[in-house]
Amino acid sequence: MTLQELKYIVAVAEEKHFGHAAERCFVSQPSLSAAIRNLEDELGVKLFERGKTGVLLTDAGERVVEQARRVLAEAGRVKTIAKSGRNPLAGVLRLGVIPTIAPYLLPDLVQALRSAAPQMPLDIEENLTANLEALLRAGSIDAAILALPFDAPSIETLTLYDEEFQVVVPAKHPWAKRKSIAIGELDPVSLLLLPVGHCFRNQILDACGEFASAPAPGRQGNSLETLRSMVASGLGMTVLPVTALTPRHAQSLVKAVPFDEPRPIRRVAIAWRSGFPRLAALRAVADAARGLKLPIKAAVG
Amino acid sequence: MTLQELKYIVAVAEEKHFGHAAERCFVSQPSLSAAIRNLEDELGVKLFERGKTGVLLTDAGERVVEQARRVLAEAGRVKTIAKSGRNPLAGVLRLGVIPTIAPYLLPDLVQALRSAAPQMPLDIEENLTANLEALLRAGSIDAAILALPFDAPSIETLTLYDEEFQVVVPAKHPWAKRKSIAIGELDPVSLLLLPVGHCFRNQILDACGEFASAPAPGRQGNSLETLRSMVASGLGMTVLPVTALTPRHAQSLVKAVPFDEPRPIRRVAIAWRSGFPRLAALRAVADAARGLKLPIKAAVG
DNA sequence: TGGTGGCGATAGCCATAACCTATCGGACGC
DNA sequence: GCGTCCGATAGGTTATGGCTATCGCCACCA
Repeated sequence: MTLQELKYIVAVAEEKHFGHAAERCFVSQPSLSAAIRNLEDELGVKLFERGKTGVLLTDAGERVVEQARRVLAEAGRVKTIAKSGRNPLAGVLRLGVIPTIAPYLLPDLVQALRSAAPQMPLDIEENLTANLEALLRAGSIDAAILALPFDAPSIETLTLYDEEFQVVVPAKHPWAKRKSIAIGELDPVSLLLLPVGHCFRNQILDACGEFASAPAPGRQGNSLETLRSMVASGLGMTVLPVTALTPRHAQSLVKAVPFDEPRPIRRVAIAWRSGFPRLAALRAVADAARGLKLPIKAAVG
Repeated sequence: MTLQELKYIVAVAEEKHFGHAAERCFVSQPSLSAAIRNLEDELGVKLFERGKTGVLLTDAGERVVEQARRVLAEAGRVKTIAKSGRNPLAGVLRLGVIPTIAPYLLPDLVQALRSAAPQMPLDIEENLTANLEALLRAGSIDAAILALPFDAPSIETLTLYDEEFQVVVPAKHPWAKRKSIAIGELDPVSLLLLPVGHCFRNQILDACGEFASAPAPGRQGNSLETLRSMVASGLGMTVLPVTALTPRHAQSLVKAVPFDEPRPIRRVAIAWRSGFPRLAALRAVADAARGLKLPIKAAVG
């Protein structure tokens, strides 16, 4: 049974004439006759009564043609659905973002994408890098925005931007008036960090060279905002990425001070499975992120 | 787009593995790959993301496959419907019957068919021969039971039985005691007939040789039962087929008397469009009619 | 009654496409 | 590195679907 054959029987049922039906299907009359004969043989039922007084539908033919119409209608919807899915900038994009980026990038990014790709809503999954990798491999998300280095097999990445780190101290801390601070000056005892698992934590530790001992549990905050609050409360100092230090997040109780040159940075990228077919969607995300008015150094290419 | 291709993408979507899907579809893996590539090209959408970590459905693929399942389900129902229509003894048989046969044949015929072809209900159309022919040609009925001769192009007939005619007179009429009556003795003045259009009327007139003048309108009855009543009322005499003269219809006020040999008869047949595909159904009707316990001489073959 | 025209079926040929086997190429894992 | 797995590619063969030409049947008509 073929969709073609079903089209043919519907045409014959409507035209009640093999020749006219063949014309309508853009085939010769013998081709159509043969196809219908095939179908009748396969189904084991005569669908048409070929008489001198035109073509009549048998009782079975009536019902089969009716069902054939239904099949063809459903088949037509396949094409419609495919067409609607043809635009890579249409349809939900499931995007993972690490927690130290999401709250600072997404508000602006979502808004920028709303005009750049209005038919592409974002489905955001905020999670740690390791979890995002698993979700990405499993196909549960389409792409992830995270910090490099991120090496995983069958995963490709594109750098979005670099952002520097700054020391955040209480407003009344002696360092608050400093122009810059050397990495070596940081004291592990007073440094507040995110819990293990956050890549941002590791990046700071890497930048500073490993400290002798891990910070005590009490010296951890579960989010950058928690860390900022802890600093404001005088519990110590921390290091934050500058996207977390825009005027929007400024508060009088803390002060951010740059590092000495060369200032430590993190490189933010978008990652996807190699072979992911909607590269244009990722391109749109990347372009949107790079064009944001944030204290970042956008990558090119 | 092919039903085959749709089967393939559903298989791949379920197996998430081209090789296994191919095996399930009883084709080689390259064949399946090529078919899917074809479909993707035709639809203009990548349906699957071929990755090292197995095969993933794209967003569009998800929706297309879902729709493909629907198409295949509907296509499957075509076969089911065809199968249910494969038995020629199943499904309504639309049967036309002339008014001078219907009331005497159908009660027994319907009952006989109920056991011979229990899945074949009859849809009865009672009408004059000329109208039945039109309905038959138009395909509004499948077959007709009527009296021969019935010559029409593209129509075939099969004789069911012969039945003789008898003279019906009031019980107190002098002829009521006769053993038989010669055709020539009939008097057009006292003969009650059906209206013009009934073949039975013509058959009587033919058997008697044309009378000089047509009977007056008052000497007509619209059905054989009306004619019988008119005879009982003493309005005259008539001629009826013997199937209308079984004990079931006997009444003491009239008496039926045979004709002299050779007795006039009518030949009852079933007619259908040449090419009508459910000949077995007609055969069942014919066999049922011939086997009835009626005062008929059943035809053979 | 023989001719004519309409219609679906048949015959015979051809091109395409569908399928097969064999092989490739990339990627992962030991 | 080397083997293995998996989908893609290459090349050849078959079968399917399509075409033209023609047939056979029947109704209609002169």
